[in-house]
Formats: sequence, C-alpha cells, structure tokens
Amino acid sequence: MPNARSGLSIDSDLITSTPSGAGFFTLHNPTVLNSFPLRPTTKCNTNLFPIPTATHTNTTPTTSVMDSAPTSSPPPPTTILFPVNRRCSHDPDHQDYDPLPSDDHKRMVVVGETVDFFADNKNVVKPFKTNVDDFKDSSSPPGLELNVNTGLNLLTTNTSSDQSIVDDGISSNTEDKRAKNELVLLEAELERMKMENFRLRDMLNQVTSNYNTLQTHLSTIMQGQKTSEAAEGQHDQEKKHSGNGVVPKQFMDLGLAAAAGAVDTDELSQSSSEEERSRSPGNNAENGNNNEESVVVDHDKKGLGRGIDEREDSPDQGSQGWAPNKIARFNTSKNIDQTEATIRKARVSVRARSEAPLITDGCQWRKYGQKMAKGNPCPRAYYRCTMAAGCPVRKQVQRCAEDRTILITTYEGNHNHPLPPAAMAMASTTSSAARMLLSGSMSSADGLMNSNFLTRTLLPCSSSMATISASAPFPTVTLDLTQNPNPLQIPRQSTQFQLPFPSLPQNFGNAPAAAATLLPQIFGQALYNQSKFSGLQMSQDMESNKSEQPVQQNSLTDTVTAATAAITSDPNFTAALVAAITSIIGGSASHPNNTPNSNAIANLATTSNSNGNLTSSNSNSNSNDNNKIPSSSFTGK
DNA sequence: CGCGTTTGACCAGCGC
DNA sequence: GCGCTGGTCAAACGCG
Repeated sequence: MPNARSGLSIDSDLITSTPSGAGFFTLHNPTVLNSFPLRPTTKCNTNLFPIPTATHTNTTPTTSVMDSAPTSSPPPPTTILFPVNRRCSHDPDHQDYDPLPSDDHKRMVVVGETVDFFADNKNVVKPFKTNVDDFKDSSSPPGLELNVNTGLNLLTTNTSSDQSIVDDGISSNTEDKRAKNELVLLEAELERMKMENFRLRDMLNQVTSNYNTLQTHLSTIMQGQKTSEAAEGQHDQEKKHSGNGVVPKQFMDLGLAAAAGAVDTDELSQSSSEEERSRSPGNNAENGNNNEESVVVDHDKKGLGRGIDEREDSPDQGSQGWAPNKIARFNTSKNIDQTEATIRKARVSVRARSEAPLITDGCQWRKYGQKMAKGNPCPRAYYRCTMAAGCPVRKQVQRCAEDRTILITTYEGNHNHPLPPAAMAMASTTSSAARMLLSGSMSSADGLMNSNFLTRTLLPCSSSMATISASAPFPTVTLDLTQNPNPLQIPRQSTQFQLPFPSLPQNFGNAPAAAATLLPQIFGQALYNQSKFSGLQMSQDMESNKSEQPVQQNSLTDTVTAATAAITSDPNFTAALVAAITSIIGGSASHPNNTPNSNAIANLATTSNSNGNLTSSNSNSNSNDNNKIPSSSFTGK
C-alpha cells in the first residue's frame, strides 16, 4: 500500500514538508493569500449583535459579572449579565462579593437593572425622555410606567445612602434630574442598539432563508439535470444500437453529471446503462470508429475496474483479498467513480519557466512511471497524488522540447481529500477547468458557445497567458506562464480563449517557480468562477424552460456575472495580483533566508523530491525500448 | 527497514 | 492484424 503513510496526516505533512517524495508545501505566504482578491472568505461574525461598549465598560468589573459567571471565563457580556434579579431580590449572599465603592455600585446597578428590564420590555420605550415629569405621567402605558417606576425606585433606593451628603432639595433635584437624564439617554441608546440588533437579525434570517431557498433551487436543478441525463443516456444508447452514436452527447451526459457533482441513487439507472455499454465489448466494437465514445468507455473501464479502485486495493496484486467485494464496491462507488472518471478527462496543463524539476503545487506526489513521449526528447514523468489513499489525481511533468527551461505540468482529476491552502490553488484549477470544460460541452455540443461566452463575459482583455482547449481527446486548459505561448499548443486548439494577466510575465523571469506556483491559484479561482458562472448560466437556461423562479435565478446569475466581470476586468485585480507576486519575488530577493516569503521562494526555486529525479537522476528509464533516450535529456537546459 | 524512485514489462487504444 | 504510443504496474533498487 504505497499511499498508506502519506495519507495519514495532512497537517503534519503540511508543516514538515517531508524532504523526500516531493513534499513541498511552500506557499504559506499570508501576504499573497490575503491579497488575493478572489479568495473566498467565509467569516462567521459571532459578534453580530454587539452590546454597547460604553455600558459594558462601566460594568465589567462589578460583582454582577463575577456573580454571573464566577468560575468560567465570562461570555461576551450582555445585559443578561447584570444581576438585576439578584439585586432586586437583595440576595444577601451576593452582597459580600461586591468590591465596588457604593457610589460606583449604585450607578452600575441602576444601569444594569434598567438594561435588563428593558430587555423584557422592548416595545415600550420613549427613547429621549429627559424630563422627570414624563416618567411620572400617569397617562403613560403600563409598560412604560413600569419602566419609569423601576428606574426611579432604583435610583431612589440606591441613592438613599447619599442622602446625608446631598440633602438640600434643589441641588438634590438637579443631580437627580441629571442622573435620570443620563439614565434615560443610556436607555435610549440601548434600545436603539437593540432595535439595530433586531434589524440585523432580520437581515441574517433573510439571508439565511435566501440561501436555503437557493440551495433547494439548485438541488431541484440538479435533479432535473439528472433526469434529463437519464433520458439522454437512454436515447444515446438507442442511437448507438442503431449504429448512429452521438459522440458529443455522450460526452455531454457525463459532463453534466460531473459538473453537477451529483451522486445520487437516481443515477443508478443511468449509470448502469452506461456501465452496460462500457462492459459490452460488442457495443464498443460496433462503434470502433468512434474515438470519443471509445475514450469515454475505456476510461470508465480503466477508472472503475482497474484504475482507481485497483489502485486503492490492488486486486490484481492478490494480497488484499479484494476480489470478493469487487462487485459490491463497484456498484456502490461507480457513481462517484464515473463522475470522477469524467472529471479526470479534463486536464490542466501549466507551462512555466522553471529550473526546478517540479512546480510547487502544495500536494504530495509519488512518481510511478516515466516514459518517452513521441516528439519530445525529454521523458515524461508520471506522478500520482499521495496525500490520501486512492486519490485519483495524476500529473505529468515534461520539459518542453523547444525550450527545456519550460516545464509542462499536466494535472488530471480531482482530489478526494482535504487540501492545504497551497494545494487548493491547483486543485481548484483542475476541478474548475474540468467542470468548466465539461459544462461548456453541455451548453453546446462543440463547446464553442461556452468558451466564447466566457471570453466575452469574463475575459475582456487579451493576452496569451492561458488557453483552453475543448478539443478531443481531452479538454485541456493550458496555462502558459512563460509569456511566450507555445507555438505547438495553439494550432491544436479548436477553441481557445485567454485569461488576462498582462502585467505578470515580466515578473516571472525573476522567480519563475514562484509564479508557477502562484498563478495556478489565480487561474484556479478564475476558472472556478467561470465554472460557477457557466454552471449558473446553464442552470438558468434549463430553468427558463421550467419557468421556475426565474427572478431569483436571474438575480443570482446577474450577481455572479457582475461579480466575476468586475473582478476579472477590474485593473485592481491585476494590480493586486502583481503586488502579491512582487511581494513574493521581492521578499525573496531581499530576504533570502528568513522571511516566510523567502522560504517559499527557496522552496519554490529548489523544489524537488528528495531525489530530484527529473533533473539529476537521469530519468532515462523508459519502458518502451523504441523510446529510449540519453539520460541527460531531462535535465532542463 | 521503510519508503520513494527507477525501470522493464505489460496493457489498451488507435491508426494504418 | 499489427505496430506505435500512452499509461500503468510492480519488482528491484537506493537512500536515509
């Protein structure tokens, strides 16, 4: 079980970054992460309804807080903490705990009692009463009268000890009035805060309600998609049996399932039908001229029967005794695997100028093979993710034939485990690319509409930073971080569009590996947004047929549209991006050893597995005899 | 000794 | 059907 160890503890791996086995979690740069404008931040503001600090500050050290929570750390102080009841009940036990001078205490208690009392009488406040006579107004509502009386009684009671000091009538009255005014103001302020809290609470409830509604709506959409998938799958099967397979449709169906990420029992019928096809050599043979179909079916076979599950449990290796459970596991996991297999078809290729044998992407990889690829004297190395057992993610690393300083890393698949922040970038890139491309295939048979649509909507600028190919056999997103687009890549692409980061390339020369590490984060988010957007667009299209909550859907789509368009077209985004990268690069240059940035850069620049196999260990291994090459072919320059 | 890499072999798809 | 090619496997090997 080669993955057993590496899958144990992500955290420890993250921190310690094992020197061997390509453990290189290096992008722990808070500056970059924080300055990255698209990084989603989910804050849970627990202080949504704060209590006025003024009142609170005055009362914090009183016995009321201590009495309320004598042993444990006090919770965020609220009006509840004020011991109104205790004081009112004159509990003698708590008198002893009062450390305050009597005067201070009086004031505390007055405020506290009033506050607490108002908590139970929210709707009876006249916030700005300043005249004592108003409190004595007999026409006041009962609640208010209660308030007034309470305040007065408390004040009277608690100031009784001061009678000896303030004995004369006029000054006493003046002081009284002033105190009452103060009290009333405080009450009014408190009430205002309460009302504000109520409003905020309402807003929160509304937001939550909207969120739940949208979630339900999304589920409904997914359900509808799955239903249509099943129908389409059956339709395709019929067509295939009649010798008229519809290749894009087949791809679309799987892509839809993949994009939806839905794994439900509802898919069982469809999955089984597809599985029948994939397991039926007759059908495959009949459609042998259909390359796309073959790819899909074969991939299913490999991913399900051999590729993924076998990697987890190695049924052919005999020692695990997996075979008896094979059918059961096949059935239970086939939906997931099918989705996964489809996602795996989409690839993200990152071209970066780097002397390092690998670009740092935050994941742990284990090399499992190396081969010579046709047309490239440099061998291609195959890696699989070892952060979790059975993670289906693979990557291929190969130097560009034309310019061996360019490292081409191709990612495939979705991680099935939590990822560190540094790895989230590439993971989101790959998964988003897969979803985007597959959803693009869904939106139109050739994927052109989606690409063009996204180009218009999200990518108003133009550069040669990234290209997306929806062409067969695998839809591929190529992120070119080398500023010079690969001349070999572009002609192959049937459709392409570019992501706008015009200011970045000049920085890459200074720290290509850093750029190669950071950029996937950016692209990943961009692609993620595009994916979401395209998905929403698709959902909207589907929903428009159903006429179900069109306003809400439009609203959501518009919101996303506006947000993504603003983000991607906003020059501030590019500026922030440049600043982030510059901070890394600059930090590296000026602080070679100490700063986190420099650590990141150091790791980025020297990143490799312990063996540095791509550069130094010859990598002339080559299973195909007709592809053998000199051992120095993979050493970059 | 454990773990990761190396590397020859194997398998399957695809084109001719 | 055959050969080419890409992808993967797994025993051997090396390193710490």
